[in-house]
Amino acid sequence: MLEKTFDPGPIEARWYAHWERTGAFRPARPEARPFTIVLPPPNVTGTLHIGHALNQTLQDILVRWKRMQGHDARWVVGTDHAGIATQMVVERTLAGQGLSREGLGREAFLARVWAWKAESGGAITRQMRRLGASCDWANERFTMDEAYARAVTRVFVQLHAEGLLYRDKRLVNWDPQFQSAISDLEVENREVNGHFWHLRYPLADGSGHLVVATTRPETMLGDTAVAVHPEDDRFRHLVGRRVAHPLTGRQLPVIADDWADPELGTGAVKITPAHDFNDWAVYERHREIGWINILNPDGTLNDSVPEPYRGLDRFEARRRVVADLEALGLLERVEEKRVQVPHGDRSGAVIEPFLTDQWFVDASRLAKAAREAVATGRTRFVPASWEKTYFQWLDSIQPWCVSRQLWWGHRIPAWYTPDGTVIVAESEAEAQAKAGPGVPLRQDEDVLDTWFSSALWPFATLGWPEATPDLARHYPGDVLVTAFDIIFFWVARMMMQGLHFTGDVPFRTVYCHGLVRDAAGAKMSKSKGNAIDPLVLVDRYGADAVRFTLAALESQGRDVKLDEKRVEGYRNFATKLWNAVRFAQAQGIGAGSEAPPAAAHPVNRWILGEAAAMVRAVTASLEAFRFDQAADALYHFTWSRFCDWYLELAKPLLADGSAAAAETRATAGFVLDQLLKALHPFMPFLTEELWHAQGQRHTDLILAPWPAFAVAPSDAADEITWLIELVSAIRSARTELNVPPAARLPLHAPPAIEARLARHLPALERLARVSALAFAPPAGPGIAQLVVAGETYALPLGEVIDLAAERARLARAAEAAEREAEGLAGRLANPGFLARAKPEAVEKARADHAARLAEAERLRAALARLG
RNA sequence: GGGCGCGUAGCUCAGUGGUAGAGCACUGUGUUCACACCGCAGGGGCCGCAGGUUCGAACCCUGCCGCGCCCA
Repeated sequence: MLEKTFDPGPIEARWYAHWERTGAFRPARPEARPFTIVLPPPNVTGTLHIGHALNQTLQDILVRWKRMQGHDARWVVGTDHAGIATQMVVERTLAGQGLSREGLGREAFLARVWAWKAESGGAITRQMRRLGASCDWANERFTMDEAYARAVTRVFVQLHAEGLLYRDKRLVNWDPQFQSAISDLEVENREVNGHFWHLRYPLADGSGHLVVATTRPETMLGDTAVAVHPEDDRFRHLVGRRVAHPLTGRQLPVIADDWADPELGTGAVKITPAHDFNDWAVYERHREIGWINILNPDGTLNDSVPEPYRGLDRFEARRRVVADLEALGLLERVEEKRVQVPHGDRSGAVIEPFLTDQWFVDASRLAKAAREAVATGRTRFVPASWEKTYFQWLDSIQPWCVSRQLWWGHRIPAWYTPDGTVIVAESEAEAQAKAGPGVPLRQDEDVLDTWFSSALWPFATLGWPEATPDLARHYPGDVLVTAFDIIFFWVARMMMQGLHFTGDVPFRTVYCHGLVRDAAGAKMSKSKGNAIDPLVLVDRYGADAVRFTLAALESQGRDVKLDEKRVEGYRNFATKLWNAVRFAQAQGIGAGSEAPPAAAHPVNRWILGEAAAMVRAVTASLEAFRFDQAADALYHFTWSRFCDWYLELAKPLLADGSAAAAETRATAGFVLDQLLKALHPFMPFLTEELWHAQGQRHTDLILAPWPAFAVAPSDAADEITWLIELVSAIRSARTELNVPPAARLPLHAPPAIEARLARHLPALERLARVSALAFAPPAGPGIAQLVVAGETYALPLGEVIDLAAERARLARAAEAAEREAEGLAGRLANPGFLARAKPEAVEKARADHAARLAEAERLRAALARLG
């Protein structure tokens, strides 16, 4: 017998350990059709946040469902080495011990990182287990695994050999805090209050000055020109002349270029090629102006600037430049202005465009196949609207800077000879062979962008570049489940690399879900303090309730606004089911048969039909990735059908020696089994516990076959629908007429339905407090009347009835019926409707009209009888 | 500036051509031996606004208003 109260904690711990120990997450099914999902690998430094919980819940639902359908279901799991984040974590720890990365040296530092990973790197995967994630842990991967690293090197070398990866000096987004290049995707533009400084640049010949406006005055120390628009008559005469830089004294040419916007600022713009992406483009059209880099990697000014500014931090330099210009009388005015300032999404530091030598992938060439694969439907997005986002990004893709000035990561397999020759090779030995014996080689100090290696995840986890059986069987994967915000970071890059290196797409379907927000719709963040820790929710309400909540709220990729009240509600749902099973146990209802039991009683035939419909709805919803609809079907079947009506209607049947008792026990057992199976992907722990509580089983529920059964159509559904309506109508009338709850009343009914009523008298007694049936019109005053399914029923209330209340009640019902009938009559009187509407619609309107009319007549007649 | 999306009951959201739904919240109530994390009954909506298409529009089209996100 189950405990009186449902306590999720111990149940969860017990079943997860059991499943993992028995290999249930990946049973050997060599004959079965594979079903593969690759987990977007979480950051190894990470802890489970609510976004992971949503992402992983959805994947686990799919995997458990497919596993139950008999597939060789495999959820590829692992973590990402997260170059910057991990290096930061370890450096912070070192700083606490008075140590530094530089002090330790590269090798010793990397040893520390590995030690850290061994000790603390598993936090997130332990947390995933608490959520119930049924991953293939036996084949867990890490992006820095030796085999994985070989795949990364192979990709680098091959792309290089194909001319798709090259070294170049270009402007990159430079993070002065990390002192590394970062990807343009890792830059977040924030709009902040800034200034527009209008600066006077004297003409070199002393004949006046030109005013330029800038939001970053410190960069003027790297100016190499001033540009005006070629059509701008105000400045036409100055083109080709020179201005004297007020602080460096350099002579800067005035050039004509379309980049200068006559509408913006003064119409003249200073050009600083080494510190602005647009200015670099101007330089490429006017090579003669050259460029000057004024920054050190740490964001201080270097020796290219006049002595007083050297070594100043860029922000301090800004203040100094402005102050000095003001002192010189060259600061014409200062305007308040909202400006877009790039920030590193991890460091939060202001990003500088910085001219360095880096490695780039020619993404535009790889993008073609990636675009094509989605355009032709080889990979589809769900919801499809995300395709547009994907296309737009691929269509405007820029060279991808893949080198990072970090130590933790895949070291770039490139070596330099003393004369500067670059050799790209899969190993140092190979490089040496290429360079010739005895030539000293120095390996590139940098590592690769973490996303460069993550992009290989769908195939490198399966053994690529070896032609492994795993790869043959599980690539391409079936589904990728991901938040839409990493379509660019990850999905597009996996598509590019997957297609290029395997010739096939990495997955057939990309399901994009939304972000989890707080109850008010705000993005969750630690700094705002509105972040919800999924494990706190698990502790409070159980993993099943958290999972069910996330699934129920997940609708077509919309953002999920999570209110703890919802979790509480689904905890209540779990308890409801728990109690239903307790009741079943008390009634001798146990494990059901494999096939639907033969049932004669309408109540049993009805619930079998309802259960079959529920299973169909859940299956269809999952096929369409409608997690909310599937959850809704399960919730309503369980609560509103099975608990509220079936169990209540079954109680009299189960009572002492009724002929229908055995049949009802068999039916209830079978239906409960189907429910537990269909609910299992959503609430795995509770359902597994209840599955075993119900009797001896051949298999754990996690490996039980997904339900699929049909029941012959019957008129039982009509009969029970009528019964439910009748009971509801009686209850409603009793409440509205203030009948004392304990009072039992006889029910007067038309003789024509005596048999039907008699069949359900025990239910009516129990659920509607009916004392007896009568088939003659009731005598005396104080009759309450109801119309259900075209028949009039009466409840004699004697003197207690409130005549006025009853009259009002009947009148209201009659008016409602008449209103509906009139509406339908109006439609039927419309020749256009009869001529053009679908025949079924016309048919239904006619039937409904007749029914409403009859109901109204009966209600009016009842009203007349009241007097 | 370009793109995407959203506006339906107090709140959070389903519903995408045929008489408006759910959960929570709210009101009243509590007979019954699964469950008060419960039962029963109930109130509550010009489906953002204005046009159009259609026999018929919450749903399709256009415009407007408001809100959000992405990109520049």
